[in-house]
Amino acid sequence: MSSFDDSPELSGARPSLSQMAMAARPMPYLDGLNPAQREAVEALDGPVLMLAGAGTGKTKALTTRIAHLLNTGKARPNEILAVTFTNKAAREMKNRVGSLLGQPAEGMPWLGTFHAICVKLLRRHAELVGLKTNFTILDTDDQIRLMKQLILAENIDEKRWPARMLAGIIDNWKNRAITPENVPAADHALFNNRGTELYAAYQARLKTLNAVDFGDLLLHMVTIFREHDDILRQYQSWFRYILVDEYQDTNVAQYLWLRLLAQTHKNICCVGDDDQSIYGWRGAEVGNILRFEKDFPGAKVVRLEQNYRSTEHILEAANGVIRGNADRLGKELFTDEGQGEKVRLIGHWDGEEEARWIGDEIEAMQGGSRGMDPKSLDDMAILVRASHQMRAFEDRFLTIGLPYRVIGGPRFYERMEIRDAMAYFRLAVSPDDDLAFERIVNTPRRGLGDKAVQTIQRTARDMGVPLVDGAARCVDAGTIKGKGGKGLSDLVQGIYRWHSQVRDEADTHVELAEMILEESGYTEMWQNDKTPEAPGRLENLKELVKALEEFDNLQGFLEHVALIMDNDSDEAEEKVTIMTLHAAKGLEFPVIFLPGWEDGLFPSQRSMDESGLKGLEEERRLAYVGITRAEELCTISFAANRRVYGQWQSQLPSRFVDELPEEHVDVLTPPGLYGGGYGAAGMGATESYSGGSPLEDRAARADAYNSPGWKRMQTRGATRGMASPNEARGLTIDATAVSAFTQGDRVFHQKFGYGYVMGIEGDKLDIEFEHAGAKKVVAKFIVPADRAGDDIPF
DNA sequence: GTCAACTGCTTTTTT
DNA sequence: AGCAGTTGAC
Repeated sequence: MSSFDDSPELSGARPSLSQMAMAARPMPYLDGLNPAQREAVEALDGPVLMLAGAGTGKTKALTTRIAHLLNTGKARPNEILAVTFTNKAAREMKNRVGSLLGQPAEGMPWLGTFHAICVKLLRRHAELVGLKTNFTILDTDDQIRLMKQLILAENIDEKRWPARMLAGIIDNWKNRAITPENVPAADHALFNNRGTELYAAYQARLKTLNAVDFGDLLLHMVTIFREHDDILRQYQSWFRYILVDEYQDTNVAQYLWLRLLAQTHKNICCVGDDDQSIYGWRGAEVGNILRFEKDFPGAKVVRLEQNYRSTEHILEAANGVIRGNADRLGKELFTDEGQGEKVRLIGHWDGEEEARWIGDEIEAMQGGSRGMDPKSLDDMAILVRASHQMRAFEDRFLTIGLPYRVIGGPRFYERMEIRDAMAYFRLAVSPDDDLAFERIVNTPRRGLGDKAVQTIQRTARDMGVPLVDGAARCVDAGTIKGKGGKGLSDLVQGIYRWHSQVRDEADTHVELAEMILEESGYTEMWQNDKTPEAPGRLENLKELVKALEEFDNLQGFLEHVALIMDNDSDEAEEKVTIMTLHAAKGLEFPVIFLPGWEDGLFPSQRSMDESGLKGLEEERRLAYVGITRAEELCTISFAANRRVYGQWQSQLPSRFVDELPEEHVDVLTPPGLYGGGYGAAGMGATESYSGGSPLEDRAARADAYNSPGWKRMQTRGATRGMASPNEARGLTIDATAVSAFTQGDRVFHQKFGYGYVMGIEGDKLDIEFEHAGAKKVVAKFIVPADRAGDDIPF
């Protein structure tokens, strides 16, 4: 255990950081703040809600506030509790406080993520919830495997009641600080009426394993605070000042935890933006931020509305969209950085063309175009709603050789090979880690299948010992023989041997780790694997071992990894970034592309189906987050046709497109797509896109789009084309359009030709086209075959 | 016990 | 269409 100077139990000597800080009377750090920021920084006492819009200098205000607290001697570094959601945010805060004070903020032991801080607290009080102080932290994968076992043991049909679902339900409860004892009656029916029972079983199992999952970290602390007043009071008085970043993302458990801790001093400053709350689906409660003034009477509310990131057109477009939300505290961003470029809007024929166009644009901007300075690829990002949209861009960029990086996807520590290796390390540190044992018993293949594993489990359970010991007995007793017996024997002996080596510290932990991977046959397994990803996996294993070097021992490493799932690789090469809108929160780029603005895709149909208006509002906030990422240029696009789950579907522009304030938007949509009167010319326009050199083509297009007459026409055309589906769209489905058709009708579609209606699904028709095959098409774009020659319907 | 065909699902994701 | 997870054949 480290020093005690961060401990509320003992108040140690006054740390030098605050001495130094207090000695420094002047407050130069206040000079660089605007009035709102300054207000937020200087209101040190009492509850404060800092409503910080995108790009308004929130982190600056937050870190300056900490510096100010220290500088004025209001609190010592270890009396400030500062919580963030991500390690990245915590790191950044630490760095910036450090540079404000002119020295590293080492003395801030309570600046960290909710989870990291809770681990620290829980290790001190583990026994109060029946755990040992060295409990392990399970990740999602472990959780699911555990629940699967429980479900199997209960003879529940895993097909109908999958472990993932149970994990979701339990997670949900934990997010709301609900223990098995107080599951609300309304939730009793969940998971085939067995949810509560399985939740209790799961918690019991975790206790025997001396393990917790992520949700437990908070839940256990809330439980401890609730049941042990003395402990709660210690911390309440110890933490004189509390700061919370991204308050709009807090869930109920986090909220309760904070509220309990803030009770004595009531010096809690929550920073957040209700307009950027996009994590409702994983338990975040926008309500927490909306309710702040009620929760903390007398709270001071400061709005940070001056934006230093984007130009005016971009901000106004974002403001316009977010205005469509009813549940807001209200905030309007402004800037004095000038108007800048309007938000560009363009429709495409299909997703491929959209990717092609964006690729061309990126290449052009690299060379400098539209009077803009040449841009680095690092300055450009494509933000999508769902990760499957990335594929089209990856395909396209691969073919034109445009370097890109994808953010998101499986994290380093989530990769199979890393988790396997970690399981071996876990066993070396604690051979009784049954979950780790199960994970690797037969990896690499040792000839141990389900039956052998069951035998081991039974033996271990009967003897009341961990699985390794049970396995040892199986080998000795000859219950598991042959190839499997030999393999198991080697593994068990290996684990015992590695464990004693960890204890004896005979070798460095890095050497030991290498040895474990070698002796277990794990490295060999991948060397013999000839799938294309094998070399990469070996590379990752090397990286893992390298990461070990930064720690004193294996234990320290395992401890760290449980909470850090970071993977910020800093590559030297310039690349365009492709990521989801969610992943982009908090980031900014000069040039942003927002493709796929089509109803159903964005806003996501599923979100609306599952959460109705609330879901739609969250999607709208996502749109707001997307637009406000852009500093100089923001391009929104949509496609008329897109392949969805392998089937072509015709798409309607997103309702958010209609919500963009016209005066801040430049419409680039080529004729015939949604504009009226061009009919087949639409396809002509499409063809011309792919022809010719991209550069000339684009130059020609740019000219055409910039002619005033063209723009006017497009604006009209686009407005009509986009607005009209809106009328029929209503809240649910386009009943009128659909009712015009019945199954078996012969119909006509402008691009796909003649076909027959095979089925009707909402406002979409399943049509078997004579030449184009089966497709789903929005009814709006279909006419009865006998009217094919009449007016084009759009 | 292992490997290939088959089925069903498919938003967002940190710790 | 693509993938993961599971069933069924060797």
